[in-house]
Amino acid sequence: MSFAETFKALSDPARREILLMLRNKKMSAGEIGSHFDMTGATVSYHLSVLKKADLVYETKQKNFVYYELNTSVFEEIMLWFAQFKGENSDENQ
Amino acid sequence: MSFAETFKALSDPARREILLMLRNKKMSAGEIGSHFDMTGATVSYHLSVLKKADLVYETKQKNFVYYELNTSVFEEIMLWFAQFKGENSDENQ
DNA sequence: AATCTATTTAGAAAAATTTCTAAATAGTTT
DNA sequence: AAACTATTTAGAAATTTTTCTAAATAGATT
Repeated sequence: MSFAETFKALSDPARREILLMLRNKKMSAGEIGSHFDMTGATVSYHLSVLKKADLVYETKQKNFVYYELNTSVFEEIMLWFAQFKGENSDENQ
Repeated sequence: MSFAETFKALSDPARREILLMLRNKKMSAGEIGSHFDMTGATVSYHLSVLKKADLVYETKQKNFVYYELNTSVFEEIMLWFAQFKGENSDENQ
């Protein structure tokens, strides 16, 4: 996982919305797309960005592609943020 | 604070690097710039993005502009991420 | 096998971001 | 006040991202 890829993926509002939608259930590409005012091709692009960033993974069933959260990467991001907590050695200069 | 702005700001490697540099000490724009292979103007642009995202704030002293972390926004981002932890109601579908 | 349904890929246009050089600003020192 | 130092702003070029339409793929159904 690269933080560059992960944060880039998180930097788009539609992609963050998709992640929120996937919190409680896996959804097909089409189902995800129907929540947005964009073409299926565009949604597919956003899903590919999330996938490359390992924020989601897909499983295929019939001719549907289901997406779900990959929570493990969230843990790693939390660790990155943890760097900014607490260890304020030289409080002020 | 807008998550759009915050995550956009975090999506650039130089800007993440700047945030890491600011963990323990405030630094002037020039000092920050000397760690990168880019012009002062470019560094100034990145600092302005971080500032707009409320990830840093500046204080002026003499003709130096010092930057330091605004840790409160980090807390809010952590809260955003917390949405993805634990509350897995419908485990699988 | 032909058609239909769901999704992705390709290629192009539009929009946003990143970077630079040159000039402007603002405060400091001589 | 003139010159200097630190930083920002303006404007332009290069790059990347986002979006679309049209075509391609792949599996399912008739």
